[in-house]
Amino acid sequence: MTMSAARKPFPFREFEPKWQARWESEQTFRTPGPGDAGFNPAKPKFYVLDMFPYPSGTGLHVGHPEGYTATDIIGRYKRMTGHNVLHPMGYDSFGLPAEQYAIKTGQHPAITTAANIDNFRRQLKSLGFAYDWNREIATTDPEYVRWTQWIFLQLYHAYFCEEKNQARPVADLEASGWTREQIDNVRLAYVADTPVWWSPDLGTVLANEEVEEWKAKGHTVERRPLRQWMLRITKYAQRLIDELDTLDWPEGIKLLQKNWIGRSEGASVRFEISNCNLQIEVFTTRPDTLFGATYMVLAPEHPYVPEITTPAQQSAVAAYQKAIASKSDMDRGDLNKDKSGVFTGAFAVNPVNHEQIPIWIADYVMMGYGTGAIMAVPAHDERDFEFAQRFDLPITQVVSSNTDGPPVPLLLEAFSDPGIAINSGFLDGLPTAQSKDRMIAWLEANKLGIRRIQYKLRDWLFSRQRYWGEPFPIIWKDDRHQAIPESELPLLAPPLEDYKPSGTPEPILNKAKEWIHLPDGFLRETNTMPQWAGSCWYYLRYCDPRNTARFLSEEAEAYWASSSAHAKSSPGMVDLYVGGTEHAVLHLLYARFWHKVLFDLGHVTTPEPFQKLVNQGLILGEDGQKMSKSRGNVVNPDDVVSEYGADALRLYEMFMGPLEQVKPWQMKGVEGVSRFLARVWRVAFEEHENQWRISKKIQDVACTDKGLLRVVHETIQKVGADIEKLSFNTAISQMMICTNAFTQAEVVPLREFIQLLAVLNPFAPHITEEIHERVAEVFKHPAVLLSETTWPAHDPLALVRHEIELVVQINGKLRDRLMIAKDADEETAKAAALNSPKVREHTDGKTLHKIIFIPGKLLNIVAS
RNA sequence: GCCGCCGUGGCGGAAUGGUAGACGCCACGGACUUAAAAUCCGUUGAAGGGCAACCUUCGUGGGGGUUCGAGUCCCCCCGGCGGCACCA
Repeated sequence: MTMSAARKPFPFREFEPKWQARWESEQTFRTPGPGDAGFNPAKPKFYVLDMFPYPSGTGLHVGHPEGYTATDIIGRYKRMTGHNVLHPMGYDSFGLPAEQYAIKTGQHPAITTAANIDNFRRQLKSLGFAYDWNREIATTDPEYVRWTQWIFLQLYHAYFCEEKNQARPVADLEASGWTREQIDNVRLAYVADTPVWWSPDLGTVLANEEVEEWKAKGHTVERRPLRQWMLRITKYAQRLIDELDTLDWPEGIKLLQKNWIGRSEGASVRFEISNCNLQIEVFTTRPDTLFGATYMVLAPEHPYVPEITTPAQQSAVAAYQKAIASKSDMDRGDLNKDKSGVFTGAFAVNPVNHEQIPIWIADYVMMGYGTGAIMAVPAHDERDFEFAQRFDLPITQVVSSNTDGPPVPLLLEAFSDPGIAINSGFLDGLPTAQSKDRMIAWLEANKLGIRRIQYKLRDWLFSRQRYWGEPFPIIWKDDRHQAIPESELPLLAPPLEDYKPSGTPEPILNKAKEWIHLPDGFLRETNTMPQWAGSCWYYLRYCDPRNTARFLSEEAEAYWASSSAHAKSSPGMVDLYVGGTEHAVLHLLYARFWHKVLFDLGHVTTPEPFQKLVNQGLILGEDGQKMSKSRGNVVNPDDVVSEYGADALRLYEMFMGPLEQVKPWQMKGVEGVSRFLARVWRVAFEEHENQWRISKKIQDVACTDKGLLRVVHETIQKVGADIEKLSFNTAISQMMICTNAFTQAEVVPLREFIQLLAVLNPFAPHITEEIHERVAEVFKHPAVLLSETTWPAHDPLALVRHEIELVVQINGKLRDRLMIAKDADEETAKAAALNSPKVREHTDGKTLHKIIFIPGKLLNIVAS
């Protein structure tokens, strides 16, 4: 026998493809929904979702099967426990790489995308996932694009009604006499001239959220004012924060979203400018420090800067503005220790004490947040303090850290904690919280300011200048936009010969002259949507993927959004969503936003898309480093499948450690689980002249071995409980224990062995089906699929123990273990313990102070 | 700087406040074999003691604390990973 033959202890190469083919031909995992043949509305639904992959040219990496196996195990388990399980797969197939490949080769992105999808599908199928492949979708499918564009039009035709705190159709506004312009100013999808991040070498603008990612890949980005499509996500900021509380998500992810949305409470305050009719509004979270505002700073790009700058300061201001404009934002961020700025020569009036305060410009104030202007309170803000020190501006303390007694002077650093107001007129003596309220009340009474809540979140820059994305279903005439009729959807981009970026911010579709020009002087919008568009709603389409009349039917939506058996009323549609943390603030925020708009407009019945979210941990290379081509530590799942089989790969990825944890790959570990599967195989079969034949130990008899029976039932119980907890590694170790018990048993009772196969089936579906089939044949059992059997019930009687091991501690230290009756009372346990020589050794001559008795478990004697 | 996550054998990891190290890997020993591989059976936290079954002490990043009892709870510190980063 050769070494390589010895390494293949069970014939997975034959049976894995065989079972995959059979599941496919028998449609084992077809999921009937409302309207489908075989749909049973009485069954509770369970919707378990993977983050669908971008079908890159390099295929799956081992990170993909980690989450996919986890959801597959849960999906299969839920099927076996009587649920109608929706567990679909698809492809997020728009995106830059296909287009960049097209630039290199001239091949249309649709061709490379289709080839990549075929490869992904092959790889996914080789892992035996129980997807309903009839529901497969790709975001680039014309029928999918149609409904992505349709949803965009819902946004376009809606505005955010502040009174109702929800989206409403703009038709309501038309009915109440709003003008075209007024309506265009409130649409959820709108056009704005705004400074955006534009990348000359990518030939597109990027969302704020994307900039860092592309810069890390070596692309350049610069700030440009451009006319772009925006989505008014900021209107949902508060709901996006508040409704996180209703979701079963990791706290860390909730926090990331909250911080990203960045709510702060404070006031907006108006400052008059001396010798000029302008007023400047600032936002502050510390209105209580207004008496300490000794200067003001505007962002260098602030529109008032040219108007207020005095002639003497003009050249200095212009030079500074120019220097800032040429700085990339990275430089601007890096320089945050060294404050820079220029005096404009102008003065503002502090509204509360009427002092003249100088107005500066500085790059530590951002145009994009608040009003692009601040009141500087150097005594109580670190940045203002630094700036004031650098430019010798006055510092006035207005908050004392000393809550009783005389104010503590400060000199060396800003004091930004809450304290007691001082030097602040009518605020003196008030603690910060009250002092804020008092100041806001004063500002409002004097019409100088107003209470305000400010968010960091900006509206979502939704247009790109790329080719491989959904075109906007919008046409233009006379600088006015309008929607194309729904009957014209999907609107597909025309083929191009040249996909190269032009080096200008012009959309690439501008090259398609014939496509752009429409009768009557209409022109098509030539921007395209970002890749996020497709991933914002794919979980909805899976529910009814072939519907040509609606993005999903009301019936399908109602059923798949209904609360599942164990979540009584869940605001989220998907019961379990598994994917990486990298989408914490992008996809997961965008999808929630779209879902809420669709909810407001009555198209879906839940306010949230994803009820429970789990982030799988990154799989590192064997060297403990992030897998990367350059490090040469990448593991290809195809290689693992061909060497050890799909079941071994699945099982290994689940056995590595907790799903959510970051963990390194170890090829030896794959061998370990492969050995485990071989042990299960050899419980059933023994090798005889190069053939596997049924083991004589397997007998169709009642299990008389109480110990074995107990292990089997413990395993049934623990594996089920562990799957519910997503604790797959511990479930597997229990099945190893059970298998070891079978290996050592004289007789393997058939019924119990099949129970082990059943609980192992969701983890290792191929080998368990194969063993089950072969064994069933020998014992003339009906040839049913294990995947279609029900989850075995554990027998509580089999778990009963009559005697337990009582742990005896003295002063918390383990001193003895005694076998006593399971339900022995304290007196009996105490007598037994005090009778033990080992215990006596430590208690003799000592006084017993106390006995702690945990029935069935432990006795602790406190003695000295 | 701020926020979050995490520190347990040689390694991956297990442990409702109650026997630390389950299960697996590695290593070592034995059986089978002409031999090796595979397989099966065992040993395997550290230090010390005993002919032996075993026994003792130490031990979950470090230091304090709460508790009859702490890997687990609280406070402080150190180290690693991830996110945000002049957000007024």
